Amino acid sequence: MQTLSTEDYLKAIYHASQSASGTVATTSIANKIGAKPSSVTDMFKKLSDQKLVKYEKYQGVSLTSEGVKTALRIVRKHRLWESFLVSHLNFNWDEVHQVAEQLEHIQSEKLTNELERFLDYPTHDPHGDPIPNRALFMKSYNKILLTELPLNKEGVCVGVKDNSSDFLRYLDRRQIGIGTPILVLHREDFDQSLHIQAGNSTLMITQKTAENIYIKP
Amino acid sequence: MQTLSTEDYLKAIYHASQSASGTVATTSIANKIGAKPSSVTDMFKKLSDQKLVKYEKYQGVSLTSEGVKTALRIVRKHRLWESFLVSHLNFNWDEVHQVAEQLEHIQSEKLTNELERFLDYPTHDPHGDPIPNRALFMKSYNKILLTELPLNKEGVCVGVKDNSSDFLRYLDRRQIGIGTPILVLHREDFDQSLHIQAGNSTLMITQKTAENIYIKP
DNA sequence: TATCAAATTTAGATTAGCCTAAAAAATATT
DNA sequence: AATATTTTTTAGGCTAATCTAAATTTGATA
Ligand SMILES: [Mn+2]
Ligand SMILES: [Mn+2]
Ligand SMILES: [Mn+2]
Ligand SMILES: [Mn+2]
Repeated sequence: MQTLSTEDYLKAIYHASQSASGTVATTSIANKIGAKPSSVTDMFKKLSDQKLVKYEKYQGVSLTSEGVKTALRIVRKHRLWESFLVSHLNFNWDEVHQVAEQLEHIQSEKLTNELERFLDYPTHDPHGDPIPNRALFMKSYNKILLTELPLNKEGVCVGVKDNSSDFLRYLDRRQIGIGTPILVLHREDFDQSLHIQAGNSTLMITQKTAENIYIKP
Repeated sequence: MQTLSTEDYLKAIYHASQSASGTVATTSIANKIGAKPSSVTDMFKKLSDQKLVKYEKYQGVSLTSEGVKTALRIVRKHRLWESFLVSHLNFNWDEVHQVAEQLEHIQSEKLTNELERFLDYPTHDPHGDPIPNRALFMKSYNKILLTELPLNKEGVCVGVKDNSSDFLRYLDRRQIGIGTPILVLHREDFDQSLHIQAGNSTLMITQKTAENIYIKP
């Protein structure tokens, strides 16, 4: 049985090892968790004692298969709760993360599985991230960044890379959301900004915005 | 902002002061919480520093009005979650307490209020206990114990005093639940056992059972 | 390759929440 | 009223999770 804190560490390590390959560095977890590197080192040792991570001094950590399972169980709960908050409790997609950060630690398999059934087995959360099923398996469609979508090729927004409130509310104002059809009309060579058609409206977005939007071509 | 532990203490003190009047003793909280009296003393001091209880050495504690409010906020969440688990997630009334014990600590006013709306403003939880509304006000109907119901007077089961799984499952087997109409056919002078009509069936129950069932006459 | 800067770990401390054992106060019993 | 019992508090300790400051190691740079 994990504590709330160890669960957050495992999840952070899991996410970090998704983006960067190889081992995960102390500092990167310190930044994610909001703790000092020395605290992270302490926790790495504890997780290593519990055989949830492989840890070698000065060499970072990687999750063991048991560690991955534990992390995925948290991710599963996090994303199911986020889905519930949006679909039934009138939360906007930029408000759910903080609450799900707490709900993900509730320990009851029955609760998780019944919630999944109640939501009718959703495969993706409100941000387009895949939800691990009961067997902790998740399949995400192959998606590209909007920066990589060729000119005049139809695509659909299926996710976001940046989950910050600021970015999500910005997309709300631009009327871009999961499911919005996107077409790149023009790519400006000078600054890589894009003229796109999003749904019905035509608008300009910066490169920074484009590289935080996932597209299914 | 309270910790999980202080919230559980405040709730325990609140419940204890409902039954017994006056101040609440160290030992009674120790038993409810499952901690040693010395730990309870420590916590009483902390709560007193935060002005959530009035505490005098050797004299027990009583909640301040701020303490009552905090306790009621937890009770509100606890009972709303219990209601949700039973009404939408296929939990039986004997399974909800443990999970609600965790869910009651989730901090999000919006979550609580939206949950209440989603459940359509329930007034009572699955055990018949009243749910404080947003203003922390709750009204319970006047109810009596089944032991006090006069012979041949129609009553309805509106709650239980003992919330243990054992008792609740026993009632399930006897087909007694919230809303079941009850009629006392005979009271045995020897041991105060009752012959009752519960719904369609006639059955015998002990005094101990009867004094854990609330009836609206 | 020697040196320096950055990353990481160690050492030592703090806080919350718990414990046991012993002391003190309150209450019950002779 | 004196004594015995029960309740409560104090004293001192432990663990998890954090911190700061001081080593130590790594790896980049000259
Ligand atoms: Mn979390
Ligand atoms: Mn998400
Ligand atoms: Mn609780
Ligand atoms: Mn209840």
